[in-house]
Amino acid sequence: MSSTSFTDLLASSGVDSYEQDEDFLGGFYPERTGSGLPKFKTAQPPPLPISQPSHGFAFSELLDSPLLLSSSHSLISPTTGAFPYQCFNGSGPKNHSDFPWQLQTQPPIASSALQETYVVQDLQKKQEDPVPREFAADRQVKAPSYTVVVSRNSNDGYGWRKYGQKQVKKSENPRSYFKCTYPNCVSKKIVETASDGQITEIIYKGGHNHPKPEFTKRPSGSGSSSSANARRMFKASSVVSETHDQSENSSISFDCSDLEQRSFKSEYGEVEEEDDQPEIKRVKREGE
DNA sequence: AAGCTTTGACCTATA
DNA sequence: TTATAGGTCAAAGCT
Repeated sequence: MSSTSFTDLLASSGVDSYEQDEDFLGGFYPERTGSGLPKFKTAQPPPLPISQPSHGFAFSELLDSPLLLSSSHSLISPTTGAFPYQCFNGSGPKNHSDFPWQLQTQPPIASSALQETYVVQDLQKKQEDPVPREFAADRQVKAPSYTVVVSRNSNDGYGWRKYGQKQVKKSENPRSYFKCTYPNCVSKKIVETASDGQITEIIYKGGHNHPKPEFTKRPSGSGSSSSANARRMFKASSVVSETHDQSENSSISFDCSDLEQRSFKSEYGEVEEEDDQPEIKRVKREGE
């Protein structure tokens, strides 16, 4: 198992599809300083429930364990920009170069330390990046954002309302701008989608100041528009799952929704049945 | 009827 | 100061 790649671990752990990637990045942040923080650029980094993971467990275990939650939250610390690789010590990769995906982080510099921005980017896109990897850090210092290749899955269980779309010059793909539909939530995300519908990049700005809506697990609804939205999101995630298989070497998914949600529970002692996993498995089967 | 997406216009930051 | 790019607004139509 020690020779198993990170991708294999992920693939075997059944965490590749459906909704999960965004949560730990743009997920719920229990506290926010300031009042309202209308501008994400001035938003403080979310006080992630970081507890340094213990050493010496496999990442596959991590994926199946509630530890993943806090660990995944500590994958990237918007506060410190640190990536606690030590959580993979033992049977896991020793350093990030062992991963088939790139993680780019930067310590928040003075001017951007308060910015809360995350970028989930397609590895393929990174491979096309003309900037040599060894210079990426320098570039990242200028770009006040955290870049991590996670997956193209854009369904995170939160309610997003699209408020704009723009063709930006620096990318050939159009960007869609989304706001969280939760009242008073300033969380936003920018999704860059390729012509074939694949999400090539997701940028998160601001964190959620609320837990994830329930409908992701139980579209129980009452026919409300939120459930309709849930259907849309689920449908979109299914599409992503299909495209995911077409280029599996360029996409890695974290089961982050679960993580993030459990994090909320652990953080707030919320008791909630975890019936979302069957849903995940079901979607995964669709992609098989 | 509420809430969503679409899309052109507008605003703002930056070089 | 101006041009450009990126982000947001808001009306219209759709679900």
